[in-house]
Amino acid sequence: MEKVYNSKKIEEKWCKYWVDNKTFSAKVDKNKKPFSVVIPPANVTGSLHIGHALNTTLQDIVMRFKKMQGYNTLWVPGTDHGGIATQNVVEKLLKKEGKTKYDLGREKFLEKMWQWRKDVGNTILDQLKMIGCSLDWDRAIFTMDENYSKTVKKAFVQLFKEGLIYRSKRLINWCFRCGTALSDTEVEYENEKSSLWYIKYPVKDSSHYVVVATTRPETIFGDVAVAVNPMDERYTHLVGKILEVPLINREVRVISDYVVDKSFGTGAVKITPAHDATDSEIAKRNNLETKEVINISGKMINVPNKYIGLSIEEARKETVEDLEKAGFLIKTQEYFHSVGKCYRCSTKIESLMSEQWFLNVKEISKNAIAAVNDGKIVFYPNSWTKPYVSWLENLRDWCLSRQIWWGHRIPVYYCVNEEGNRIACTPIASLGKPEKCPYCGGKNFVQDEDVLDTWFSSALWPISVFDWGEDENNEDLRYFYPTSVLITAHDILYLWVARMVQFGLKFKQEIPFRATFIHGLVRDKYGLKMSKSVGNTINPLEIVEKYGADALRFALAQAAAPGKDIQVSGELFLAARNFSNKIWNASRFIIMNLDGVDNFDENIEPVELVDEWILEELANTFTKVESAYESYNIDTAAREIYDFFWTKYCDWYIEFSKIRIISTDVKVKKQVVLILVHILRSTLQLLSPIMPFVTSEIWQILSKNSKIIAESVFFKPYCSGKNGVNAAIEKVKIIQDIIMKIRALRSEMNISPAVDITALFSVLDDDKEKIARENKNYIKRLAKISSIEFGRDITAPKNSAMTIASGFEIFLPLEGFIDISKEKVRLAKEITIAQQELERTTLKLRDEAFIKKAPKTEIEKIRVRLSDAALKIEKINKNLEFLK
RNA sequence: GGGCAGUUAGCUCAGCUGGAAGAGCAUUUCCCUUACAAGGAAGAGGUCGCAGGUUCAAGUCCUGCACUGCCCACCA
Repeated sequence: MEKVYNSKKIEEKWCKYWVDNKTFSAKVDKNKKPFSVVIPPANVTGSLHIGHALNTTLQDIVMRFKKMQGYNTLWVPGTDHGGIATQNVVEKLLKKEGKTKYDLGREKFLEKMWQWRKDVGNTILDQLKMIGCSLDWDRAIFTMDENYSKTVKKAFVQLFKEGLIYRSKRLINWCFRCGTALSDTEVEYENEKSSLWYIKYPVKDSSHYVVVATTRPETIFGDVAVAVNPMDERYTHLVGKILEVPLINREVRVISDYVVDKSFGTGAVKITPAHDATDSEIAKRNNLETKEVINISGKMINVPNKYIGLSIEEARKETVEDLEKAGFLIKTQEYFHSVGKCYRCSTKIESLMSEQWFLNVKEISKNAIAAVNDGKIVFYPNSWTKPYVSWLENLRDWCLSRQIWWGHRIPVYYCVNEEGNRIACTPIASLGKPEKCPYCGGKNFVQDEDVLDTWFSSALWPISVFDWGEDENNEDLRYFYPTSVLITAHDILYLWVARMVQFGLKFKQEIPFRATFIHGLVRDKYGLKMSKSVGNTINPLEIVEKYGADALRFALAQAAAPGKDIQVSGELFLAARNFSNKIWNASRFIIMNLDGVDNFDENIEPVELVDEWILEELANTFTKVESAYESYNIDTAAREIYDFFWTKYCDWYIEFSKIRIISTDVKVKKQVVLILVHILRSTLQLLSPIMPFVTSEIWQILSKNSKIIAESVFFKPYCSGKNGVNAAIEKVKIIQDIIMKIRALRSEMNISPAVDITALFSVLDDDKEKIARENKNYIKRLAKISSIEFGRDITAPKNSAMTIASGFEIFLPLEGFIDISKEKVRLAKEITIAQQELERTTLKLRDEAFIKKAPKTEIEKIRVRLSDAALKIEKINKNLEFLK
């Protein structure tokens, strides 16, 4: 074995092994309980980023843990076609060639898209293999695979036939750059500097006017009213009066509506129903017409000639100038407000009127809320429940159609005449092209040009991966559905998670996953969102290259406190890399000492106190780690294992064990080696979900000495810890205390380990003497002293250093090595600390309320502390006297 | 405007049902001790955001405030 852990070599080997051997492929097995998870499908736009790494690591940890517990685990991989996002990527490539998608035409462009998908679509899956994800690769699915399409079409047609999908012209979110409508959830809001213009609206046949504040002066051409709050006394007398819209002299009425905020601007708002969601609501309530002034190309329409065809920005500039010239502009104010942006390209979103396909979400939302209220869906952490419910409660109908080419084409067909022109006939939703129109008997059809929101197909993910489109009641679906848990980041709670619940309940009458674990986002060391443009991204593959996949996984796992975003920097991974090396080397030490041990599966027999101790610690660790895994507290699990392995097993037990390791008595050596191996193997198991590579490698090496060779670390039945026995732990604390006190003394007195020292132990407690005597050799070795003499009322030898350990006054005779003045200073410092302790505890015990109300055990603890401090002071004082 | 988190060592973060403040990194000193210098030993470093309250006892529970972040909202 190499002295330094070579992650690269070993990880490559195991990656290949797991994939080649289909280690993680799962089939229906009625004798075993299923544990199934579907991966959040990554877009085929690019490669693995640190967020994916976190997400898949957490999932893999859960999967591997469940596998060890004996579940029939299935983790389904896949990728998403990523509608707009992916189309944008390919459009950008075209742009480099100086072309647009229109130069190619729909068919050619789609060919290009598919080529892209073929070239890079599996990159991410390959990278997931590299970080050890235990996915069932044979089941890898893509949201535009043929079978997947079947599910999508079937779902659409069903919703259509039930009347839940309908076509309507209404206010939608439009991205001019992407050239498509977006759902409400696809708009992100950002605060932006803008202006607030105050504009006069003259009252008809009067010299009075109403001042309206607006951020959208160019939309005054679409004004159909001015609204005030019914309770606003400034305007009560004007309600119902006629105003003249500046520049066009349109007559509009002053109306009152409760949503108008008296305190905003002037308390009067212009109503433009065609380009503002609130205005649209007000217009509906007040039966106002809708006047569109911006079309989907972002150009002005239905406006005075001089403005026609202008862009929004141009029109705004012109309008403001004209208003100012005509004396309608009162003032302009700098103003910050949040502006809707396209979540894929950050272009400003415009609200405008457009005919689109919508899904009525009323009923499916109600069911999705009920699933949470009935406890069928549980969020970890629970704080996500409220946002989830409130999102569903306020949900507006889902705009499903997208005016792009890449995606599932909407399975709606229109009858056309011989010339190919649509004829007025009810559109038909159908899995394939209809043969004959049931309404008009026509036989010629054209399919709807639009595609579905990519999230429509994503919402069907848990049923699609099990082929619901082909057979609604197939064996996989019956066995693996509902899936066991969904593990995902919180940024797609609404876009994806809530919709899967809606659709799962709708199409399968059952929730898609029993539990939902929502983790945080990965941020940089300053807490900023990682983005390519800022240049603060951490590439997980570089981490793998540099530190290994295990290190990447451990670092992320350890940092992933439920529900919290995590900040990462290079150092985080360095520490994890060092941990994998520590595991490697501790194992190496044990493997070096396997001579004569040819069977690990003999019963292990603890013969020494330290053996009992480490077994108790192991049992405690098992209990803690197991429940941490079970409750998705992955970070706790990682930390517990780290602490046990490094500070208990390596720093103490292995050091203790060396006495017997170097023993010439084969039997003695064998006994301790068996325990060392047992602890190591147990830890490897505990750790294997988080660090599968290094643990598998060592497990395999060790398995050569085992009669019940397990194929892989995670296939061994999980052993669990006995609990609550801590007798040896308490005793070993005494040994450790003695050792640490002597070490501290040596260190402070600068005594080299080469110096031979006989320590004098002046006994203060008989029970502790017994323990120390029995473990004398361990104390000697770890504290690096040559011999120990026990005695009672020992007076300090000349020129010695002293310390108080649990149950002993310890003297180190250091004639010739010790600086007496230095020792005096040290003891004086010790005594000050002890005196403070004495004061604190004395006061506490004098507190009547404390004595009266605190539990007996607590009082006893304080008493012990007091007497310890008193004893310490007495002994140190005595020694100080002596040093004089 | 509403909601949810967070505020603990120089940095990144743990601290469960309240009983003497923890880890990793960084830092200081010593040590290449035959698993590991990617290591070992010892140390230094915190009035646990602020102000009240409950309690014998509060980092831990309650209230208010401040700051930071996130989400939601009909920010004209």
